[in-house]
Order: sequence, then structure tokens, then C-alpha cells
Amino acid sequence: MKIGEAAKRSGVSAKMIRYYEEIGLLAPAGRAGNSYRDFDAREVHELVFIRRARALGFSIEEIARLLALWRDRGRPSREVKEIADRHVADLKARISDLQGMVDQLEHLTRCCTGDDRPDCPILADLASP
Amino acid sequence: MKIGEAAKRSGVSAKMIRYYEEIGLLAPAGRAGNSYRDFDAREVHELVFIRRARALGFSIEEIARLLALWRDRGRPSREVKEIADRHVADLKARISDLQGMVDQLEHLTRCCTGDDRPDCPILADLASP
DNA sequence: CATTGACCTTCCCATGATGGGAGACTTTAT
DNA sequence: ATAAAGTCTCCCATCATGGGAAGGTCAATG
Repeated sequence: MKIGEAAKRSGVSAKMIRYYEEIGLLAPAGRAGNSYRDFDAREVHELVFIRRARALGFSIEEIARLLALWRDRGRPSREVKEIADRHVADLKARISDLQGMVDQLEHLTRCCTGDDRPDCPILADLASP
Repeated sequence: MKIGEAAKRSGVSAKMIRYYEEIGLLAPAGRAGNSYRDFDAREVHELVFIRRARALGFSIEEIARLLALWRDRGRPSREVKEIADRHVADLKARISDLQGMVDQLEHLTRCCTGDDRPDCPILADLASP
């Protein structure tokens, strides 16, 4: 099948499919008639794998490792779990950063009248020494 | 004072100071002897403002609006609060996205033995139709 | 006064993942 | 046969930041 069909079936845009091939995440697709890429079901399956992994926040780098493990039938699940655990720790760190921002901002906005007066604790905080 | 000193006092790198000037976030600094930028205390103060706003996750775009309001002594605090509230909502949405990923991944990793066996619910999930 | 080292300048490049678009070519449908 | 839709490769843009090169400027020391 051609790239548009593969995109539709996998949920990955044609643009991204070409990009994944370019950076070596996917093996170069065969060419039908030496010009259009030609995909089979296995390749669409890999694209779906990638899309789902992206939706879980894995980086391309991590996905490359997950794909390699997926292709290796004898892999130890330990290695997969390690990648996932590290990623979860990373996500939690990001959440914690963002939550810290929310906490500070909510404190400030609670103190801000938000009316026509110019006094604003939010600006006062940003401008404080 | 020269850019290195302004960077040290504000906590904003010289690279970033030039960038903020280039994109118009800051008024072009005066030049001493027509070559080196020359900063005064007020400009350092603005840089600190920017650094703190960045630490709260505001985009450059938002900071430009906050700076304009800060400079306007008669601004209504309502406008500041609107920006902050929208930003908080944005942060919360991102947290919620990330938390969803964590939840899914923790469910999967709880089910993964993480030993030498190849069976892995994490990969199985990513590869599922 | 001259050299040296620290600082400054501008310009270009890279990041990560994605989208947009141009210009040329191929396939498919009418 | 012609028109429409799909595909190809390139290049550019995002957002905020850092790295580095090549060259100019300043301050202190010999």
C-alpha cells in the first residue's frame, strides 16, 4: 500500500512516516516502481506501535529502544521495564515542576483582586528583588 | 554595566539577553562607545522579572504582555489576572495529560515481572490492535 | 607602550517532533 | 486525453536555549 493508506491505517501522518524513516527509526520502506514507498501490514503495525508509544510520552530515542526490544523475541522484560520506569520517573518530575508553578500562581491569583485597580500581587511578585 | 555583569546580576545568560532584545521583548540596550551594550539597574530589573516569569512557565508571548502591564502603572489588575488564570488552566491541562500517561504506564509496569522472561505486558499493549 | 587574557560583537548551527508549502512527477478516474 | 489526487524531495518555521567561530575591544601587567 502507498503512504497515504499506511498513514490512514496507522494514524501516523505521511509527513511523520517519512521523518521516522529519515532518522532511522524505521527501516527504509521498499519502493514500488522505484518512486512511491510501499508498505505492508507489518510496517503499519510498527507505526501503530510508535503512535501509541508517543501517546504515552516516550521520546523517539526511547521508542527506538522499545522497538528493538519488541523485535527481539527473547528480550528480558526487565529491560523494557527499566525504560518504562525511568520514563515514569521523568514524567513525575515534570508534573512536579508544573504543579509547583500552579501552586505559586494560585497563591498569587488568590491574592489578586482582578478588578480595575492597578494593584497586583502577581506583578509585584515577579518584580520583587 | 556590560552584558556579563547584567547576566550575573539578573541570572539571565548573555545569550538570552541578546535574544530577548532581538525578538523585541526588551528595548535595544544603549551602546557604550557604539559597540558594547550598556545596561542600567532598571534593565536588570526587567531581566529578573523575565527570569521569574519564565520560572513560572509563562511563554515569551505572555511575558511580553505582562511586561507591558507592569510598565503601565494604571493597568487594571484584571488583565494580569486573566493572563495568569489562562496560564494556570494551561498548566493544569498539561499536568492532566502527563498524569494520564503515568497512570497508564504504572498500570502496565505493575503487571510486568521485569525479569529475564520475555513476556511483557508493556510491549504487548503498545503492539495491540 | 605592547602584549595578553578576558570580555564583547555578530553570525551560523543544533536541539525535538511536527506541520506547511513549493515544484515536479505519477497514478487514477473521468 | 485530461484533470484531480496522490506522492516525491527540499526547504522553512516553530520555541527557548546553548555552542562555537571569527573578529573587535578593553584592562591590567610586564
